[in-house]
Amino acid sequence: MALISGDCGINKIGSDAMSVTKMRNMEELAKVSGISRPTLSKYFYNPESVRKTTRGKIESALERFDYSPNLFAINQNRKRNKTIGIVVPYLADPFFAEIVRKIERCCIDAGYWPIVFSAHGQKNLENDALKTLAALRPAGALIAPLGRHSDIESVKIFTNEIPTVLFDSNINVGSAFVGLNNTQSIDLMVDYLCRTGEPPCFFEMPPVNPNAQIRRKSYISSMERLGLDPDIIRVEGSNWEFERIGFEQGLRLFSERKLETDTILCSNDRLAIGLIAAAYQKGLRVGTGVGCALRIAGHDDHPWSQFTCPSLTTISQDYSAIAERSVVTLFDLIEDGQSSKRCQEILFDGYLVVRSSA
Amino acid sequence: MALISGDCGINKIGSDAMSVTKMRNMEELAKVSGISRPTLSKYFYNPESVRKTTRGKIESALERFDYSPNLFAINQNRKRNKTIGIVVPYLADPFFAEIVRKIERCCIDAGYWPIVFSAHGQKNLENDALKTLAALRPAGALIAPLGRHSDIESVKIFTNEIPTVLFDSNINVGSAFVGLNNTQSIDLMVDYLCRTGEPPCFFEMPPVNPNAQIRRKSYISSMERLGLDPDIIRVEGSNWEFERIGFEQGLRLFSERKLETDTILCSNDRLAIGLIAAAYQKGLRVGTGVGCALRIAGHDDHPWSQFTCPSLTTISQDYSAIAERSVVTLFDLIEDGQSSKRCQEILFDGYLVVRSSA
DNA sequence: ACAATTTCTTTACGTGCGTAAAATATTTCC
DNA sequence: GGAAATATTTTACGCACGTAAAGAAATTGT
Repeated sequence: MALISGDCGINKIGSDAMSVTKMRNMEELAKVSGISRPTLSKYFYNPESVRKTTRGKIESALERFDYSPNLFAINQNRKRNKTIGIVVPYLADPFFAEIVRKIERCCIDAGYWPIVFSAHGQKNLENDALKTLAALRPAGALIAPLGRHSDIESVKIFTNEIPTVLFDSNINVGSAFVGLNNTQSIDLMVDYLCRTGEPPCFFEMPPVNPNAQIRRKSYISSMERLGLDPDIIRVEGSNWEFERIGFEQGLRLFSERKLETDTILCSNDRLAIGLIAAAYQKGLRVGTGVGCALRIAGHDDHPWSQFTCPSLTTISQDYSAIAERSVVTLFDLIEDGQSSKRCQEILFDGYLVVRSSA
Repeated sequence: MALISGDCGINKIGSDAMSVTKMRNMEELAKVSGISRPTLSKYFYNPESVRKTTRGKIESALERFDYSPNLFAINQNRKRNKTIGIVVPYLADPFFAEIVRKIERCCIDAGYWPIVFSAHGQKNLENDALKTLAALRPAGALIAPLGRHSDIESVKIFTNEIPTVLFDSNINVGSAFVGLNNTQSIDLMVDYLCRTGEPPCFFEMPPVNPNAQIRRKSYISSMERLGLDPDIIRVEGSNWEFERIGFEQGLRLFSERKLETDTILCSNDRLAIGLIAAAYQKGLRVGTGVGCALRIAGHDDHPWSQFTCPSLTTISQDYSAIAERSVVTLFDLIEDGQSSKRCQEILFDGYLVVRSSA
């Protein structure tokens, strides 16, 4: 099975990478650079904080000697350390991958050091991540909880110690929440679908988090406001393999031919991706044109929803805005020193992205 | 834009989460538990290493007092610290998300602490990640380099200090590489496509890493071995938005109608996903059945390649095997203390996954 | 050129833990 | 029950840095 080949020949010992000698610690660098250790410490905290001539000396020494401060020692000793923990339920979900990317950038730009943890959809891993993170005594944390499967008590204990902002999924813990206004967004989509064709039924996502519940409820009230009967397709399973669930449930649905409408609103895009695959397999043409049997809409503007066949009509979340606002809120919290104890909820409106599927 | 609502009311101070008092450090825990600090230190390194009665006392104290050792202090002081750095070029790519997940698990099971960095497709971010990682003085590192855009010199310097195993993309640095045997896998696919229909042209991926080159070369030699003319569709751009590239290039391709074959082998699945979307938009039916205008095959067995329309015929990489082998190789390296200096290359065979697209 | 200001050096202590050695306590074995 | 083996405590030092205070040096303004 595995093929092992030898020497790929790239170990020139004594290459230029070796020409700068390695410093073991700041003390050594202080000796060879002629700059005192406290000044070096100050420089590494913020290079602008030392005089220009001194900075020059330090930086020229840095070219001749290989040194970088030990991150563990730094973070152990700083009064306020610069670590920010980020915990997401499922990093293999591009939605989270994207939002984490943006959050990381915000943190780095503000001089913080983000560390990412993924719960991989599992409660015990989320707990592990929280424990590890707490052991890092971070300045703050940004957590998108698993939701229903979260160990609420653990999260609560965590938030008692560390300034925390929740995002994406609100389990009512911590000092702030930043997320999407699901009520508004579902309402928007239901309105659009009703205006342009048959009223939608609602393809539920597994109730893994509060968003699932909120979206279902919003669908019901939107339909009722329009004087229509809600029609919900319930879903089995409670894992995060949404595409698979959408696909399998879709196959069954289309085989049984019990749909009372030609329009399906999915609770999220990943479900819709699976559903579209099922429709394709069953020979059902999805879209709004002539000869289309079905309209399918999603929710979230998943990075790849523009590449489904047909491209997916969905609700867009402003990733950047949510990421930025989460980070700003956290920094406020860190600086205020927990003064604003009341839990605020910051919700962004979603907007409609009309593509070809509905 | 943003909607802020007040108090969501969940701050019951003095809840049971508060009933255990927080220990500031091991010293305090030693006092209240009646166990000496060195013994506690030993316990936290390995609970099995202390006598059962002592363990009992410690664990009962742990229930009454909230304490977890400071990870920064631990890692600063341990001779061999337990950190493993993982660097990938693009975490929002589910291929990397998946393989990172598996690697993380292997590390945790072995008692190590994995820390993940993503270069987000950018050279400077890869360098930053490497710098940060080096500052953590990890026991070892698993790196999937950006490839062509990697700063080879930086990676080389890194590998001089830290035991490193490369995976996925080989830039001939470090002590070992674990990856897929692209030559074998492309050969397998070309064979299959020629056996079942027209010989394929090759839809190149942007030359971001050595895999791109190897796959192209393999395609050429496979075709030549079969006595056929290679036909390569070159691609512009050098970013990691493969779906977009596949889609846009596909639209152009299908408009110009210059294809000399009805079979397209894509250098990776993400490209194929974009290409299928383009074909769909142009009304070209993809697949092997009657009425199909086009066959499209991919490479990598991307987690979602089973949900394309039609589902994607591709080459499967054994994620688990690559992950496990990488980790095992790294642990060998760490324990050997760099003794086996020669650079070994471990390649796994890919296998064919026939679905509906080709 | 002088005082005022800023920056740097020296000195010294703190952080939370690992780790080693010697002394003491506990358990195990016969 | 006593010796041997094992485990724990005590004591002490090390790690790589942050940080504070006091005095020396360099820079600035006039």
